This record gives sequence, structure tokens and C-alpha cells, in this order.
Amino acid sequence: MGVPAVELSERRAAILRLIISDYIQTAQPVGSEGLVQRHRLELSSATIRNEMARLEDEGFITHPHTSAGRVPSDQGYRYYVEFLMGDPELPTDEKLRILHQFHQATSHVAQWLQLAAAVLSQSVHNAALVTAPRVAQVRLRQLQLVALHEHTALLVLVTEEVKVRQQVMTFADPVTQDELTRIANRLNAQWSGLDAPAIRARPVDPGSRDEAVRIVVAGILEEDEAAGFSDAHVEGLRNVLEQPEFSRSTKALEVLEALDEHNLAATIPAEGPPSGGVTVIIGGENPNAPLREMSVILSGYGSEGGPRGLLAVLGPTRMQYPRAVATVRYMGSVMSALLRRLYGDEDR
Amino acid sequence: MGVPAVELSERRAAILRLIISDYIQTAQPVGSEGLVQRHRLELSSATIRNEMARLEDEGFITHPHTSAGRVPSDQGYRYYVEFLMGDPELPTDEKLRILHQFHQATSHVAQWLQLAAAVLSQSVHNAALVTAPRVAQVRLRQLQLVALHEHTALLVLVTEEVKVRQQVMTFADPVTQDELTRIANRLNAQWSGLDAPAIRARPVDPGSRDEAVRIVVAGILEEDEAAGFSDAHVEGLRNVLEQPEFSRSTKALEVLEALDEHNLAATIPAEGPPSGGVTVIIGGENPNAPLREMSVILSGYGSEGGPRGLLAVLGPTRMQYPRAVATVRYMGSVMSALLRRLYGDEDR
DNA sequence: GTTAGCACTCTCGATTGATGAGTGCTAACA
DNA sequence: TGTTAGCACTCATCAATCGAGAGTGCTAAC
Repeated sequence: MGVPAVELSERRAAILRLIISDYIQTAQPVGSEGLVQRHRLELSSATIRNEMARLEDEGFITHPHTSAGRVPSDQGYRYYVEFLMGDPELPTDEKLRILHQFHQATSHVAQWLQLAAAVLSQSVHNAALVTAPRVAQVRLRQLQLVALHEHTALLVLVTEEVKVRQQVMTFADPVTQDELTRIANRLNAQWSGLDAPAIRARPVDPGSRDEAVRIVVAGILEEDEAAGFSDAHVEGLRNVLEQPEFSRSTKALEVLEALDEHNLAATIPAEGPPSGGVTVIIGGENPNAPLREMSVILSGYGSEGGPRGLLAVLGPTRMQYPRAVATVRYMGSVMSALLRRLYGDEDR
Repeated sequence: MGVPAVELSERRAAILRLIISDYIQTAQPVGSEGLVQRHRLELSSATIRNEMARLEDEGFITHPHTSAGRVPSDQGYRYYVEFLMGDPELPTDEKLRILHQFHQATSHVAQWLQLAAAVLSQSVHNAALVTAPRVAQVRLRQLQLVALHEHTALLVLVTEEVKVRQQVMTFADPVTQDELTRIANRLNAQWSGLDAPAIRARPVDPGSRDEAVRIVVAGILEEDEAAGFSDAHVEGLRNVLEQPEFSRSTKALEVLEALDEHNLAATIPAEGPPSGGVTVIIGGENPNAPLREMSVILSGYGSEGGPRGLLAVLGPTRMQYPRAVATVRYMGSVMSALLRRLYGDEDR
């Protein structure tokens, strides 16, 4: 989708590239005269104007008004991303800088995601979003019961993908810590490695404590599967709001609302591209109305069968695509590697 | 501090109150003529003008420019909060509405804080901040070790105030889950109820697994004590940015930066007022430069010896003080009650 | 102490006109 | 047929100007 049918002549493509890269830098409509001067073109501005007129006919650029320079359209950006910008690679020193920042990464996943979002957003000067890695099927690894009062206990459970969940639960009859420990040991032996349906299928005495625990455990596991990308870390909204296109306060507010941590999860397509691949969604291609003036650069991370997450950069359509794509791709590989290191060869 | 030395005549105080409440509503400088009309005063606008001139001499109000109405100064707001607005109580239906929202509260503390911040911000139409309850001394309740690979395990620990912490740790030699379980059981029996220094003082074999666990556990407990109010939940920045005083985009950005979740913790005085009390910090009284045009309404929650947190409302100095103070106070009592219910009579 | 009257100040919005950037077209040129 | 110079035309932007309106501060009368 979105790939323009028209094939551009070499020269027109070159002009389009110049227009877009100039516009990305200056945020100002670019005129024929200025283009010739800045790039010392061998052609006159009049010729450029003719070519621009054709580019406009074909829908790659537009006019804000009669006498302003040209501005790339969504279709223009699309063509640029697809055919003109090449396959950008991040310079080595930049890669090192990123790696260096990750060197401080603790093994605490939440901090880790926060760090990833911060590094990404800082590196591309735009907003960044990183979702927690998750698997399609959530299985129990181990559970623990901590007595709080006579009738209440804290259930802590660790899933196979090393997520920790907690929930306070109540029992009909008083229980002691000793008893809770025995229950936990027994259930761990029986349920370890199972997912919610399997645990629900396990026989337990009706009305027993085991049953009470089972309800809560299965509930948490199911909730986790349904959670989707809700726990997303967003960083660098500031960078976006600083862009001149959002200088008007009302616009800034709209964007802020769209990018609000709660809404954003829904905004992003649930299924990211396969790890390694990078998807670019430009302006109006975005199904979400408030994001119509923004572009999203998406990449999955993680491994095929294992836990997977999403990373994304969000910014105005006027975005440094080459750099952003390169950074997102590289970050994806770094995250995948970290994930492997952390969760190891758990499937073997 | 900040309490004005000057005692105002009854009439001038009344006029000040009217000016402030009008200005809070309209965000427009209020003029003498309009004041008389809106409130059907028995005095002429000329008299009001005279009184206004005196109020200005004494520093309670100012002029944006020669011929605009009057605007309250920080000192004016301070006087208003201190003497004029009385001791506002939240209407019963509003209290019920808040209670009702809390009815859905899960026992998951993080969600709970999020909810509190959301309710508070929505209720006062400003930004709200809620910090997690914490105690000065963090003690271990129970720990759990989950084998990940041969050399690594996940340490999950539950503190006395029912916080769950996790950390991946590595061992020099391979360990099995059985062994880890034995270690966890033994250490739970020895360390339950102790804080970091006490655990450090416990004898363990040098180089043993117990020692490795001890280092990590003590580290986590100490880190938690030092954490301060870092894990604050902020909600409703939108409300603030929508206010007309922040219509200019640059200003909005400044505020956004100041209220950024990361900076904000540092912004707020670490020690809140005692539970039940409400502190109002107006504009320039705030030590933080970027918050000079904002007011903060603060209250602590929790019980004397137990876990305590902070709630705050942040908005422009032109704020609905009576309502905000009443709401913050009420929310404080609700949160304290919830905290008691959740953690129970743990000291007994 | 209160009030009417009035001059004065200052903001705000609309209008105007000059400026300049940039286009689109035409005609000449290679 | 492609390229270029020339030129009229359009439109945003900016500064200057003007009038209206709001509000004050002062004075003098009540």
C-alpha cells in the first residue's frame, strides 16, 4: 500500500530528494531559487520550477499557498523512504554511544525499558515508545504466598518470561504462614510451566484453599495475556512539542493527548513488524486521526517464539527518516540481544 | 512566612475577595465598573477605585498595565487563602463521587496511586501528583528465589509494607531450584522482619550462597529506603496546559519540563505536612524557578509511624483554592483509610 | 467619606501599504 | 525538444496607523 504507481525520472527524483532533505532541515517551504543556490545545481531555477510543477501534478509535493516554496506531501515522503534515502546505517560512534548507555542497564525490566525509551528519544530527537516484552501464552513459573493478616495474603507470582505479578487475596478461614508455604510448595510442583487454561483444568477440591488460589492465579495469567502493549514507556514528548509545526498551543495539546501514555498503546498497531524489519507509517497513512500529521517508525524486538516487544519513534512527518530508521533498527537489535542475554535459552 | 503584616479593613478585604474570586473564574483583569455591576454593590465604581488603589499600595493586587483591571499578587492570594476563603468543606455529593471511584480500586498499589492521581486531577481540573506510601525503615517480610538458568536466579522479595521487589542475581556455581527453595526457606526463617543493617549483621559463611543473597537483599532494602518520592504518579498535565495563562507554547513547554515526572519528585519538598494538614505554596513562594507562576497544594497521607505518602495539586496561581484545598484534604483522609485497610494493624 | 465627571493611558483589532519570495507563463535559444 | 531569461502576478508577512473601548486617577462637588 501507499507505494506510488508513478515512476519518477532520475532528475525529478533527485530534485525531490533535495526538496525533502532541505525541508526536513529547515521546516521552511523550499523555493526553486534557493534550491539551485544551496546545492550549486547546473540548472536554472526556471527548469527546477518546471520540474517542480510536474512533481506537484504527480502528487509528491504541494503548495501551502500560491507563492511559497514547495512542501513534501505524504506521498512524497513515502517515495523518499521507499526509494531515495537508501538503506541507512548508523555511524559506528553513534552505535557505541548507545551501547555505552545500555551498559548501565540493571536487570530490572521496567527500568530497562525506561532507559531504552530515553536513549531512543534522545538519539532521534523525537518521542519514543517502548513496550514491555511479552509472549502470546503466559505460563506460571512459580508462586509465593505471604501472610498479611488472619484472612488475607499476598500472592506473588513469577511467570516464565520472568515477570512478577502481585495480588492481595482473602481466605474464608484464618490461615498461617506455615500453611500458606505448604500450599505454595504443593501448587508449584503441580502447576509450574502451565498456562491459564491448563491450570483451570487441574483438579482441586471445591471450596478448598487451593481453589481460591487457582482462581486468582488463572485470573492474573489471563489478564497478562490480554494486557497487550498497555505498559508502554514513552519518553521525549518534549522533543516533539518543540518542533515548529506544533508551535501553536492548541496543536501541541492535541498531540499531547494523542501521545498520552494511556491512549498511545491503542494507537500503535498491536502487531509489530518481525524483528529486524522496520515499518514506516507516514502522516495520513495512520489510521488514528490525531496522528495524521505525524509519522511513526516501528520495529519489533525479541525472538521468534520468545517474548517480543515493540519500539517506535514518533515525530512530525517532517522527520529525519534515514537517521530514525537506522536508529530504530539498531536499537531493535540491541534490545533483542539484551533479551536473549536476560532470558537465555529458556526454551531448551 | 508569607503571612502579610498588614491587617485589612473589613471593606477592603471584601473587595479583595471579590477581585480574587472573579479573577479565578474569568482569568481576566477585573475592573472597578464590572465589579460593581456583577455583584450589585452599594458603592460606586469610583469608591471601589479608591480602595483598589490602596490595596495596590499595600501589595495585594497589581496592574498589568495602566489601563487594565486589577490582578491579584502572590501576597493577595496568600491573604485570601489564609483569611478570606474560610475552611472549605467538600460537598457531600462530591465526596460520594470520589468514594465511588475508589470503589473499583484493586489491591495493586501502583494502580491505586494512578487512580488516586487521576481522580484528584479530574476533580480539581489541574495536575495532580501522588507519591507511593513508604516507611523510613524498610524491613524484609519474605523472599523467594526462582531459578532462571544454571547460574542465575530471580530474587523476589516482599517488604513489610507489602512492596514487591525483584532482581536477577548470578551465582558462581550452578544451582537447582530445589536448592534455591531450601535457601529461601532457611533465610526467611532467619531474616523475616529485619531491616538492612540487621541483615548485614547476621552471620553467614563467607563465599556461601547465603552471602551472595544477603548482599542483594540488603542492597534492595537500602535502595528502597533511599528511594524517596521518586515513584510519583502524575496525572492531568493537560488540565494545566489548557489554562489560558499557558497558551503560549513556550510557556507550556517550560511548565511541562518542570512537571516532568522525573524532575517533579525533586521539585516537591521531601517532607510533606503531617496527615490531615494541608499546605499551600503560592507562586513565588516556591523555591523552584520554573514553578514561580504556579501554586502547589500539598497534603500528606498515611499514619504516624506507618507508611506515608504525599498528594499534591499543581496549577496556575489563579486556582480554585477553596475547592482544591477541600479536595486535597478529603483525598488525604480517603487515602489514609485505604492504607489502613490494606496494611492493617501491622504494628500490633 | 462618597460620588460624578472627565482627561488620560494603554491594549486590541482592523486596515492599509510596502516588501519580498516565489510561481507560472511566454518567448527566445540551442 | 529541452533549457533559459524575463516578467507579470499572487500572496504572506511586517510595520505603521487608526479608532474603539476599557479602565484608571484626579478633581471638585455633595
